[in-house]
Amino acid sequence: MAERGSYAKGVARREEILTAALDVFSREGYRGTSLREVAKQVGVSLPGLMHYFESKEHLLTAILQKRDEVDGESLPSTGDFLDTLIRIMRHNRDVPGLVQLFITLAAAAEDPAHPAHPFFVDRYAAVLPTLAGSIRDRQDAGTARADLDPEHIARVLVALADGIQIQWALDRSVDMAGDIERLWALFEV
Amino acid sequence: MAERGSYAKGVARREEILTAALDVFSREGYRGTSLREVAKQVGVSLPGLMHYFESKEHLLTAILQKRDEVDGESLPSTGDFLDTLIRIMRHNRDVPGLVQLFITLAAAAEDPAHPAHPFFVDRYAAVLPTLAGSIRDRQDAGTARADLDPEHIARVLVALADGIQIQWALDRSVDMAGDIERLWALFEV
DNA sequence: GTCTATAAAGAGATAGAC
DNA sequence: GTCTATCTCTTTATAGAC
Repeated sequence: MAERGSYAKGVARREEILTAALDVFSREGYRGTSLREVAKQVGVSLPGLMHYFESKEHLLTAILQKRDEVDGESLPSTGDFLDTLIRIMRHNRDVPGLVQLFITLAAAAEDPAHPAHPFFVDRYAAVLPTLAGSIRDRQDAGTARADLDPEHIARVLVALADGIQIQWALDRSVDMAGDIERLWALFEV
Repeated sequence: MAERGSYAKGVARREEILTAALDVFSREGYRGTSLREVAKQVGVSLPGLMHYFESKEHLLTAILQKRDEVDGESLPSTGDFLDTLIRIMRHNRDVPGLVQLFITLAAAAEDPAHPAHPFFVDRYAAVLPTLAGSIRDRQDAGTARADLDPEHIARVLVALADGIQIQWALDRSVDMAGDIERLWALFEV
């Protein structure tokens, strides 16, 4: 608050561009698309685009951030994060471009100097304990095997969710959400 | 057989270059390294490199192929592919550059026009049934739960192996092989 | 503060000499 | 079969109009 009008307008424009870019990547996919192409589809010039994002990698990172934000709103959590994870995977079938972008950027983010590095580090740091908590809740409720290590199973489920996206990208008949549900079914008492 | 000397020499040179490139990527990692840089490290000019590989993507694909070939020799299969998978994951700790290259190329290979597309399609088509067979063998031997669907669990284990590499790339304290072993332990009778 | 126009730096890829 | 030289297209940076 107390922001100057022009500043707020700049933020709004950035959000507009980001939403448009998210839409482009969701539909058309990420196939080494050039920034010029993104700018054109978003309806802005290349420098117009770069006024808001310092580099291509920053834009791609911002797109993934925006995606998480949008998913968080449209797929409201029931409090149980394993259910949420499965709903997200079901939703991912509709956004192949974002699936590809996610995997590509996750690989590149290994480099600590990459703009997406903090995003991915923070993301796993948030997701893993939350998922482990849901597993522990199910154990407490008596619906999950007591010999599961919640931290271990959380890491396994997230790795499965990430890895199954690679197989699905190559063969669309793979049922990402279903495979996760079936694995979990093996852990129920 | 009946190959002309110059042809055989060309093949040998290609193998030389490939081995050198594999070594560069294993050690130094794949961080958007330029072909010029690879050529320099391999000891050849850029056109000299491109004489043997039609494009950068073709070279990267050939490197992954070569890696599989080398691993197949140095990590001889015991006949049980789950054991082999775990040994490969243990070995992967020593070649972070190849792990990153694998994930990056797997994401890009979604595009059917990408040179790595057939490689990945064939790879999963070979690995999944082989792993499913090992799981079935263990069920027959009475050491694995009978209610497992071998094809489902094979897909899950491969996805876990792929996905855990992303987490390990971001946090080297993740025990890739150990996490797979611990998951399998939950499926033993 | 925002955008148009433009150019610099570097990548992959190619032509053609030797 | 290998290199020098060059071309095109990408990302990135800057100058200046509105």
